[in-house]
Amino acid sequence: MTAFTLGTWNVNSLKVRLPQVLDYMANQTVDVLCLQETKLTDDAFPEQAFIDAGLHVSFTGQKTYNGVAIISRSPQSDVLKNMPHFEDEQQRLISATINGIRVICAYMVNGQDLDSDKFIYKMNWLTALESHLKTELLQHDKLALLGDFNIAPEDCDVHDPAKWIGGNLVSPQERGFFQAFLALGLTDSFRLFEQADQSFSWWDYRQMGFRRNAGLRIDHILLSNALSKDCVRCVIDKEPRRHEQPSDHTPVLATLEIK
DNA sequence: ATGGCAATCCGAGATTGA
Repeated sequence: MTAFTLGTWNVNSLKVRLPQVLDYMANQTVDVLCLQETKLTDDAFPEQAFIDAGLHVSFTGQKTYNGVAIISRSPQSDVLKNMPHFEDEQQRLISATINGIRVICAYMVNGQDLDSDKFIYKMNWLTALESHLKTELLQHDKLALLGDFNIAPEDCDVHDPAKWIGGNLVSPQERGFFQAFLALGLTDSFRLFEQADQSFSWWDYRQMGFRRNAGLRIDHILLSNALSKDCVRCVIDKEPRRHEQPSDHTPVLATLEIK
């Protein structure tokens, strides 16, 4: 039996957080780490820093916004950027096969407000993802979808549900997509295990959100049945959020025991 | 109720995030 840990972390600028990410890979037992909001064009991506650390990396990015990457200890194959059937200039999805696992790293759309054009884009993007996942699941028994979903699936994933009711990140439309992903045969690995109440993965920088634990659980690791049966642990690692100059998100980790 | 923080960019205040 060997332990294999998958992680996801919205770093809110890899330029700023590169030392923290390298440190995390050096000090933690994470085998695959999915990053979101790298905010770097591909020519500016610090690929060599990861290679020098003995790591494998794939990435797709753009200026200022979005951008995703997958870092791994083992080699990656069949790297796919974006979704083949969804034209999108925003760089929000990257997939790679690592140790026989299809890893899909997603930075899902924020949506801003239910009345906004961005919310329409969010609905379209999620529709495309659902369709894309169906295709990927046909080809890959072992599939993990990790990332910043920008969806808090249940009221217990929200620090103050009454204040957020019906709004962006918690609307029935968005939660419907989360349930649709589960209906494809994926499992929310965090909810496989007993967890503390008020467990969150993101806290607002403002008003001491982290200290007040005024947060949301919007970063998730969904596993196909072939993986969830071997999942022995899923945790939110709050340590990086306590660092100097932290991202507003903190890593979520899922560990598999592979025979 | 509003804005509050952080990161980005043709470089000061606007935009975005969640």
